[in-house]
Amino acid sequence: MSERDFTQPAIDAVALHQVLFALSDPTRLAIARALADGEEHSAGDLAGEIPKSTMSHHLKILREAGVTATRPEGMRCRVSLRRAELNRRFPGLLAAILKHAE
Amino acid sequence: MSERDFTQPAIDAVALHQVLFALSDPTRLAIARALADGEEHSAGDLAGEIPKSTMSHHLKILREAGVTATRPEGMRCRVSLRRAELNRRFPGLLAAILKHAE
DNA sequence: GGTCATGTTCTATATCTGTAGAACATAGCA
DNA sequence: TGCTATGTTCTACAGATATAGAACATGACC
Repeated sequence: MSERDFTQPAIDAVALHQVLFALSDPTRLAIARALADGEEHSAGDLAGEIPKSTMSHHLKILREAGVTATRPEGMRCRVSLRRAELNRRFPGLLAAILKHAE
Repeated sequence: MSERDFTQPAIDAVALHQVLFALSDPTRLAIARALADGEEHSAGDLAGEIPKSTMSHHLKILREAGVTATRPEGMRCRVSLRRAELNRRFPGLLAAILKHAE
């Protein structure tokens, strides 16, 4: 009955250490890097070999840390970086991190 | 007999996610911020209310992540940020983080 | 309705993390 | 040789984390 709920925190409620933690896992860092092209990606596209449940877990952590936004669209969900918002909250941070996530 | 050993990794061996992890804990982020004045601080100065063993643990994680350097000097140890080296490895990263660690 | 595709939630588990007391090590000094 | 100061290592433990299978939910399509 209820729409799928991908609530994400207001950007001003995000703490720096949360963002750093979300990006401190190699898998999640790779996800963020894949999203750095500015496009929306589906969870399935990002997953690759990773099991769906594991992927869902990582996306939840990224979302709750304010790093990504998830938007339901039909069967799939569209994940994107909250780049502009994060840059307003922590200017230069995301760019500095993504620049070095080879 | 053996000198106290505070081995720290070569800067080129440091991975981005390790640095982010080291700084993803509020206590360690506060330590890094305290070191941001460029001075050497003793572990005791940085500790404040924190028990010595806890402090030693956090300093070890920061050191092994390449974020700090520890130098024994007499009874105490001098801890400092590896700012220049980190900036060479990950240009702009540390500055962007420290800028927002209020 | 039935079926398939895409994800989420539930559950379990092995490992990691933060915390901190206790014991030990090192350095300076009387 | 004590004695004190400064940290590290040992040990324990509660809670968090990464992983992933299984069940469930949702949406599209026949």
